[in-house]
Amino acid sequence: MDSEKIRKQAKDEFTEYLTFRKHRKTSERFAILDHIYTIKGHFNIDSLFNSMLEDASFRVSRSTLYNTIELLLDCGLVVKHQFGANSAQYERAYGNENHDHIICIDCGEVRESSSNLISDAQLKSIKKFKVSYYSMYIYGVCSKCSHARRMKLNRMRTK
Amino acid sequence: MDSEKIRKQAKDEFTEYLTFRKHRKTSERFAILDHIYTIKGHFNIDSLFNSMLEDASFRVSRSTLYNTIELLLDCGLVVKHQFGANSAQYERAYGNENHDHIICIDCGEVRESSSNLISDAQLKSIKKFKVSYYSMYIYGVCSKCSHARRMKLNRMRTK
DNA sequence: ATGTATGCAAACCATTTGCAATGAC
DNA sequence: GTCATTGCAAATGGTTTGCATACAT
Repeated sequence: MDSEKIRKQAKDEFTEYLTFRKHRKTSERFAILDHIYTIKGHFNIDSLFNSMLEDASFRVSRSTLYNTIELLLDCGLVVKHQFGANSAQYERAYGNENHDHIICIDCGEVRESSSNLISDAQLKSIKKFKVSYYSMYIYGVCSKCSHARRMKLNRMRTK
Repeated sequence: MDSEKIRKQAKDEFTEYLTFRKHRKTSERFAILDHIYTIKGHFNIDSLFNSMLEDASFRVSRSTLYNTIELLLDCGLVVKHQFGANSAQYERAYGNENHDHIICIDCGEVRESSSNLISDAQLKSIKKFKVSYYSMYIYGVCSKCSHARRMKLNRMRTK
């Protein structure tokens, strides 16, 4: 399978990064990376903690998760999102190409959109800045909440 | 001045919103809106609290700031941003048209870009969703940090 | 007069920090 | 053997909540 190859590639990059930066190659770090690369969508520290325990019977402390994620962000293997005030969401950088997010300001639901609204050429045009990734957040009201909101307003008006 | 007109417009919209939703028109609410519409760039709850106290000698509790901002977000007069893990940043919705942000992942500096990368037509094409605003976040390394990072790596390599 | 809005203090919760024990080098 | 890393527990800090008081309706 192709995802196998991506995991191997990610591990190699991480190894190189750790060596270059003179960080230690611990089993925790590789287990975390490997597990992250089995997750398809978004995850947060808590869901990562739980899924590692359940799926892989591997227990790492939350502190170590935070530490390791920091390294993975730094070397570009993981991307971080901050939707609203909730806990930070992460996703692997390879094998998850689309970075457009459609967020409902009422219910908080995050829908991903594959239609990339931005071209690479546009990103390259930014001066004095080395772009590593971008996130597009489109806020609004989803059809479900739009409906609920109409109902509520109707009730208020006729009260 | 034109900003005078914008403030008036914002106040009228807020009044209409409060009336329609049957919320009370308190002096705090109008003072907060009015003050926000004197701020040009980003602000957070803390800076808003302080600047209201200093510039307008008006003291509102942080609770009320949070409550009122919630209303202003709901009626679209204020826009909220969440850059990294820091406190939420806000900005007024009118008289601040550009919503592209260039964020340095090293030092956290946020630069605003006036070149709108997205067209309105592209946003309208999203199905089953009523777009109220969007935010473009471009993460990467600014020239200052890019330089600092190179220096640091050089030191590590030759240690 | 009624009940929403305000302001204080306490609670909350994701994340960070301090520190002793562990284990990579 | 040394010192970075781990994991626990405690601290932090922005935001939310509970509740008594104030005030818009």
